[in-house]
Amino acid sequence: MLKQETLSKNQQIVLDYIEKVNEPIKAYSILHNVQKKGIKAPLQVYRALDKLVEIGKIHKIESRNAFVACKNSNCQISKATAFSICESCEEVSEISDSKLSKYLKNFQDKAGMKFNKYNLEFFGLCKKCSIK
Amino acid sequence: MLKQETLSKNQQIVLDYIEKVNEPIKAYSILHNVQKKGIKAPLQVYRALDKLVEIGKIHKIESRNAFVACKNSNCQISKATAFSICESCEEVSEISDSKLSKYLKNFQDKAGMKFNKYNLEFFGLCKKCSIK
DNA sequence: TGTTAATTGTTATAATATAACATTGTGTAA
DNA sequence: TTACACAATGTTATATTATAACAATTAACA
Ligand SMILES: [Zn+2]
Ligand SMILES: [Zn+2]
Ligand SMILES: [Zn+2]
Ligand SMILES: [Zn+2]
Repeated sequence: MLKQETLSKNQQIVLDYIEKVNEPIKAYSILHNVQKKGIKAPLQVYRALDKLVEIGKIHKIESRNAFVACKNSNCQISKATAFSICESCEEVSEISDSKLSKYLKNFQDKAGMKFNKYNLEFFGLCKKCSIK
Repeated sequence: MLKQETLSKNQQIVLDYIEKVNEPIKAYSILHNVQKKGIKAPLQVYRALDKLVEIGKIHKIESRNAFVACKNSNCQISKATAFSICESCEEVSEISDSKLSKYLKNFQDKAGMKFNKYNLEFFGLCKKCSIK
């Protein structure tokens, strides 16, 4: 079977909503907002989220248990992600920095472990919040 | 009031257990294992965990919702953490690499956000699991 | 000693996520 | 086209992770 090219109905509904809100959003908030589209149960949302993460259309912000659409037109299938998170207003941006990603992709730890994936989350104050 | 020098009773019980097991462990597993010491409720564990994270004695592995003792004798009060995680056996090691931490501490994103903290999690196969 | 903050104890509940199982849809190849 | 395999769906129940609210106690210190 060929690699999936089109999203299933539920996957598309969930992705459409995540892309529309354009900021990190939690699974049950998604559920709430797509019930009018016929999605009724948490599992339907979580299954769509799993697939969307797997194919790199969205990422999970682990420290926030939230999901956000990928802005980098796909992050090598979600294997290398970096975010900045404002601890005051909770604004999250996906970092796209080729030097950083190159550095991390090539990072070799002392135990000789070979990595195929990483997730990096920076925390601080965004510009708006730091002048307050 | 001076900065806390000694841990409270519950904090010490929880830390002792985390240091003893020497691998990432989940909050409710901690609860189970310290009940003989008199800790009865989840909140008692979570409060101790919060404090221990805050003072850098332990770290949270965000992608696993698990907690592990700090091996770097304190990571500048837990503001800069990096881990390698084996996706097969779930072994987790704290990475101590001064070049990496220097690189990340000095990283400046394009939006001009100033960071005071980061968490990095690498995923792959540990040596043992990759020869299987 | 009186005052403040930190810590504890306790019950209840919120928020996040998965198990299990039956059913339906879709792509592929004989 | 039919049969197969796999992906996706629907549904109910439950597991796991974490916090709210409030009262009581303990520790630090001026
Ligand atoms: Zn991305
Ligand atoms: Zn902000
Ligand atoms: Zn550490
Ligand atoms: Zn391993």
